[in-house]
Amino acid sequence: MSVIPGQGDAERIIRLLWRTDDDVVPTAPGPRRALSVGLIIEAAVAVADETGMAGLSMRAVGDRLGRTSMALYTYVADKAELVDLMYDHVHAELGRDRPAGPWRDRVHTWAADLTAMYLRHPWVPEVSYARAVLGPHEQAVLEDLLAALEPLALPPETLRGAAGSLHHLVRGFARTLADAERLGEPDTETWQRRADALAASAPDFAERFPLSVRLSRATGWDPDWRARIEATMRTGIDLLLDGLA
Amino acid sequence: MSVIPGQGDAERIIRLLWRTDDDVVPTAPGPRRALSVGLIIEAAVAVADETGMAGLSMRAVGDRLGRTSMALYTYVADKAELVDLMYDHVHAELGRDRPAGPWRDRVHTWAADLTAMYLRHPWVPEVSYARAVLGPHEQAVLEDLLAALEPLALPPETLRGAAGSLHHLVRGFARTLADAERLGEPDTETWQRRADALAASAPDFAERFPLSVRLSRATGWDPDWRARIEATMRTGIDLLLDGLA
DNA sequence: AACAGTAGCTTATGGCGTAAGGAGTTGAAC
DNA sequence: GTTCAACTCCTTACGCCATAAGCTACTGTT
Repeated sequence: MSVIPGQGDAERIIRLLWRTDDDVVPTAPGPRRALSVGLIIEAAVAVADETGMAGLSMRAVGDRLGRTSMALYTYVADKAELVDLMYDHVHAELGRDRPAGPWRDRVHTWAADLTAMYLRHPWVPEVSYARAVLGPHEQAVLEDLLAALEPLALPPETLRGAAGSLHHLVRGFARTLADAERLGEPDTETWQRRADALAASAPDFAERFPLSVRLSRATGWDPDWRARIEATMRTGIDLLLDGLA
Repeated sequence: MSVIPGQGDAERIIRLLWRTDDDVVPTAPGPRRALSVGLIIEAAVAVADETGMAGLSMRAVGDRLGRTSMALYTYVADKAELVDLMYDHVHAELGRDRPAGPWRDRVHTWAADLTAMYLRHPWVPEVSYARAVLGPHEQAVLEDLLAALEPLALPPETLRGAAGSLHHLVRGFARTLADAERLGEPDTETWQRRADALAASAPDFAERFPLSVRLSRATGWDPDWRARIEATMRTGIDLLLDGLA
């Protein structure tokens, strides 16, 4: 993982990201193509959804399509390129309708939609988003956020900071949510065993970290960690939006 | 990568994260130990710094210590556990001095220190931070942030949202910075070639994404992308802090 | 009908994490 | 002082992984 596509591939990946159906040129000799970039992307997303990023292998994708792993290399340069394409692909799921209403609600809707997509595809927030250029669907998601913020008529630097920050907030909290879901909610018993282990290893915890302890005590043990994390995210976003108003 | 340590290992990793020097019990039969968990962690961090997460292998760490990869398994259960330990370890680099001064400045200092650490170890922001419990040094970083925010006497839910958000912001922007650094600043020529490729693939870009284009034009082409990204981060943090005041 | 270009296959290479088991070293028990 | 059990570190091996190289069979063009 975390393979960095070289700059030499930049134009190639741009062409693939922004491809249209017309790009398929069937006027070439040779056997008819059994696959397509789109089919491969969809299969790869399905594999990643089911088995996580660790389970995403070229073989697994090929198997799902009834082909060998090497067949994919006709369509895709390497695994890093495939991941780039997958990343853009899932952003197409976000609805592009822009409901009327107060800008704050629209931003929250945008954040909720993005979070929901991240939870449907928990591998997305852990994939690098570094890219020569954005893909069309990522670009659309950014455009929608800018549209929600437009009524505020922010100066460019503020707008850039707000948009980038909102992205990072949603990504970060969504990753926390996805990780929590994957690790599973610890039941009271295992939680207690961990607390004991920590108390044994760090008996002076309360003196060393009084503020952390106070914060932890103030909210107490909440069985519905999912709702808690989502509420924390909403609070964070609202803080940022308060700063804009 | 992205192996999730099972809940069964939770107490083990807690003991390792919060280990003290006394934990080494030399009163056991068998050959004297040539290594230690600490030595292994330091070697692993060095490898990751030099070759990135993709280059971090048990063999590479063993080589650096003059041992085989299998020798590490005496000290560490598996690679995922080692990464957890590495993650906490680098957080020890942050200074724990708490300068007097306005709370806003203190938060910015905290963010700058954390960003600098992330840039010294660019693999850190791409590693999962999901964990049964925080390690001592991560806990200390959180405690320091809470200390900076203490004068505000925020209600718990707000404090939680603010702290989490600030963490995610720094992590997100630091990752952007690290990625940009790794990919390298595209010179004007390659940048132009990419713009051409995009224009060829999406001639209607300006009509489809008017707000993105406007934002991009407003700030123009800045050769010092690093300073730009850092400024964007500061703007984002300030927005959030404005929401607190 | 010949040909050239292509798709997808088999095979091979050099990595990876780590399971299994063996050899040698040591402190403690007698 | 000998025995033993526990321990560290090693070698070997397994089943994965991405992907390079080269092959075969197919097909549009000439």
